[in-house]
Amino acid sequence: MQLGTIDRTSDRPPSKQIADDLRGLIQSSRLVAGEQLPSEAKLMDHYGVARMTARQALQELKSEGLVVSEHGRGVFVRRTVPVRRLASDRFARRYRDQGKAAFLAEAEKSGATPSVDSIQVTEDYPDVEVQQRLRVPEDEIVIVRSRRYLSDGIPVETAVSYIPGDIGKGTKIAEMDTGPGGIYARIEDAGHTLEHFTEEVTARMPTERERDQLQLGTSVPIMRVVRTAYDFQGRAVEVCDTIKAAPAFVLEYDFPAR
Amino acid sequence: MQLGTIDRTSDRPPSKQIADDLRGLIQSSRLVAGEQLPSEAKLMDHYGVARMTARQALQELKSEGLVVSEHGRGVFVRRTVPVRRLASDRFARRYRDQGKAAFLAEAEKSGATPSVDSIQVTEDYPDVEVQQRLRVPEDEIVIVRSRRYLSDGIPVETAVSYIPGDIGKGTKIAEMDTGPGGIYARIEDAGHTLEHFTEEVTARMPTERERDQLQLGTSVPIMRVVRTAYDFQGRAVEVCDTIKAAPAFVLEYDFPAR
DNA sequence: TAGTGGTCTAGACCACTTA
DNA sequence: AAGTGGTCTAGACCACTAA
Repeated sequence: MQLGTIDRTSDRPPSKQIADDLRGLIQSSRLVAGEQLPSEAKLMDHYGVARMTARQALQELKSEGLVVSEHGRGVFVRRTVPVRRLASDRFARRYRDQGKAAFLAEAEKSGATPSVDSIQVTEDYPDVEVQQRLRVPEDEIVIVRSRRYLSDGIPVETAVSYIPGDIGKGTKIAEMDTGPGGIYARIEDAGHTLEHFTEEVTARMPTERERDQLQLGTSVPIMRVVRTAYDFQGRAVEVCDTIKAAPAFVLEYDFPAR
Repeated sequence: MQLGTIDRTSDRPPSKQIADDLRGLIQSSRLVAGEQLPSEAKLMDHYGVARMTARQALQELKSEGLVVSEHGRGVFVRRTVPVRRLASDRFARRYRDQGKAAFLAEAEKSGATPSVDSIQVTEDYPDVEVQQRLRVPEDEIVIVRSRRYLSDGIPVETAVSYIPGDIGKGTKIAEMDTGPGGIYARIEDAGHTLEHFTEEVTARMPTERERDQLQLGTSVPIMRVVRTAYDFQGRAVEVCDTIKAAPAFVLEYDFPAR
């Protein structure tokens, strides 16, 4: 571990100089993911500063999401998950025709090993947001499918799909295993040929529950993508609400200038 | 201002209790947007704590993005910015034909008062990322236009555009004021009719510089949207790298099922 | 000039983890 | 028991803002 020194004559405060120093070690990979940073005591000793100064440097790195602290253990460089590029053609029919659900088809391209767990299928009344998107009345039952996606064993995304009961009831959509091609293949089997999707993208800090589900450290934001699928009659046939660990994704969209 | 009291026998640390107290005042609207919080000195006095304890309470609220501090003035409840929905048709030609740049055209729809500042126009060699996107050699000069967008006076987005020198030099693209319809109108004037755009969306915590420019609290994430514009020959004619305060935006995309 | 937040020092006690 | 981070105290000097 080669720590630098601080310049007491500089305008930049010592705590920021220490943060810069440590950030440099991380960004140049001299400190790699999962590795432990020098303890507060070592930083005090090496740089000749008070404890609060060392802590402030670490606080800055935490707020940037570069490191995570574990009480009683130490401060560690955040383990990064493989970045996944999601192109807007990932729901193209050619993938479904190959019997692949979108997440799995997309994962193969990136070379990561995908998996799914925590699958739950229930039927329930929709909340207001889903009602509006699906344009169904509040007393109409919808099928709720939730699951968690992992990439190389690391949780990266949770997803909850809502499908109107009249489309999904009595089909494989209401079962755990939807069969080849996933939900969208089954919706098309039911006579609702898909025409287009809309996606709404927002980003924010995770709730505590989301932090648990995606095993996020403090200061790791999430992206929320809410997709609505429409059939050729213009009817909304599915709403899919996904929460993605932001550092793990790049979303790609292509649209005409018109 | 009715501040509560802290319970020294509680497990919850005093700093968190103070934060809870202040948070309650904000969420119940007894402290409204833009209003000043009690100073550190007043908090010390009222709760009977040391300065660092009061500061830590304020730090927590800052990290939640609820308040912003202004050196020498005070700590204030964060002014919330109106949420802006950005549809992917916001670059449609019909808006340019009306003489409106995208940001301004879109702002009008949402009822907010838009403005632009910090406009800088320079010429420079592109960095690697821009080179690859524009597919220009590293020794080719590009025009670099940076600016900051505000909504009702609150900074919400910074943008840097890169235009190949052979397209922009000697045109209004290289001047501060690009004229009606903005950059895209001038690019089309130069014979490069726009055909489509791609956008790459990522989200992360802001750098220190970005925090300053967008006046973000310490734990407010940003969305980065990098758009590339292509003309009918398939040539990349502009790359626009934008940093948006995440809480202020909803991005909307529409794409076919194909 | 007074009041504000920004940074720093030098201690202290506590809670958690690991051995 | 030793080492780690979490929290707190009681001061200090500085930089910025507004009257």
